[in-house]
Amino acid sequence: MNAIIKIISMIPIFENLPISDLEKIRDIALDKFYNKGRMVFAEGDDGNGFYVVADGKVKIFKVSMEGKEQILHIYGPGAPFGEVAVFAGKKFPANAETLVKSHLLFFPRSAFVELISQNPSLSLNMLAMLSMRLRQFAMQVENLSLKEVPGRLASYLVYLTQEQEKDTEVNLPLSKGQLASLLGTIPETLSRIFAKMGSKGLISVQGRTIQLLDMEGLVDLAENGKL
Amino acid sequence: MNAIIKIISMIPIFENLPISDLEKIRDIALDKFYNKGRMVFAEGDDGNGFYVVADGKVKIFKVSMEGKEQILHIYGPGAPFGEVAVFAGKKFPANAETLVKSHLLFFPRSAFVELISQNPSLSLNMLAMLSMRLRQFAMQVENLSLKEVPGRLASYLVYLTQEQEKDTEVNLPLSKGQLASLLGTIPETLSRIFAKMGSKGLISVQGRTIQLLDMEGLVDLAENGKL
DNA sequence: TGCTTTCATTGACCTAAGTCAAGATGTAAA
DNA sequence: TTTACATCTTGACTTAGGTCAATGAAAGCA
Repeated sequence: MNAIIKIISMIPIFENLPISDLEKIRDIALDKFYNKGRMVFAEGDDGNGFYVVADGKVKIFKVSMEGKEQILHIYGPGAPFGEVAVFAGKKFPANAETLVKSHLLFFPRSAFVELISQNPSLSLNMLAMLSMRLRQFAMQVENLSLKEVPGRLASYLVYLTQEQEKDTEVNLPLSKGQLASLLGTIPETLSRIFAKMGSKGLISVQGRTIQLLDMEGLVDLAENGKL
Repeated sequence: MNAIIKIISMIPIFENLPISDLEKIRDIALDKFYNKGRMVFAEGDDGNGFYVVADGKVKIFKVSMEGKEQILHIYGPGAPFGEVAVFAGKKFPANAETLVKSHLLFFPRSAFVELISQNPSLSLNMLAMLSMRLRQFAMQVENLSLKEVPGRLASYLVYLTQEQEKDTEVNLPLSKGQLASLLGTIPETLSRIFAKMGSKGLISVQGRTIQLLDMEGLVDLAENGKL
């Protein structure tokens, strides 16, 4: 079993597939390597395939006319992106850029569609993945429209504790500027809210490390809003 | 070919399937009828299946602690909803309520998963549907975070012209209160913006009918924001 | 090590849009 | 019709959070 197969077997959408299928998948995959800060594709580009992060980190984002950026997702190892262009229209609906040096696998559209139509468990895995994304999006819309920035930040911190399996401190996997963009705000506002949450004794901030001093308070803020 | 088969054959996710498959689909479908304003399911309910609108109109929405509502989608005939609970987690991620008297088809989870895993074109149709939804969500996030309310309203009006294939007037398929909730704002704000767009000569409002007086201006507002 | 550049914080100010409250208009029922 | 209830509009006010500008801290590089 070679290195690429090993990577492929760790990818959720390729879970529980027999080796023979993994080999077919390897045969259609193309390796791509990117340095930090490289554009993988831009909104509106023709999408003749999709990507999976083998290693590194990629942000998917939209940009407004005035240049403000909204991050839709941050994807790490194992996560596919750009699949929307494969199954629905042919254009990518947003921009993709590497946040660090990254190794991506590219799957050309037609070969992959061929593969999926012959493999029920692959298509069920894919349906599950897309459904999870829809769920995430529903949450993002909820956060943006029904919560204020402090509530969104608290939600994110609570989410990180689960992600990182910690409960007294978490590490921001993003710069604060990027975090602001993910939360639908700007760095100045985020900075003020970090300060305010600090002065209320909820957290204490040292660079990218956040001490969680009052978990209950954070959960309450995430759900009920008022800081 | 009976009535239910006829309805099923018009549903996009069941497009291009042989009659034999349509019959199987009919066999697992359950008819459900709802009056206006009925809850179909609530966020967090166990989702042991999904629905398709045969006739009527359904809104999918979230509600905040303080009672503010954000509409995620409005679905009419042919649209499936609640599929997320079938393919990913088991809980519905949002609430569903009929806006008018509606006829829904319900597809129990296990029978449907069985069906889909035996039918590649059905699963490709489903993947296409979910991908289109992801695209819509990406747009909704973009609208909420990168545009102000006038821009969102203009986008929506432009979208309606395509939907209704008109170019001088459109009909709001929703009450203004519901429209406010769809656009992530409140009725008072929406009302003021209608008034302002009227006084700038972009539109003229008579109840639910909107005359589009300056299409170019609307498109510009939808894209570039400033009213 | 210092230098340059990027990132983060803080203050003063402004504005879009939310809240609260009062009418107005429309619609359905009696 | 008249009443009752929904929906919509308008006004006065408040506020979250964005803008602009200056400064401080960190991080990559020569």
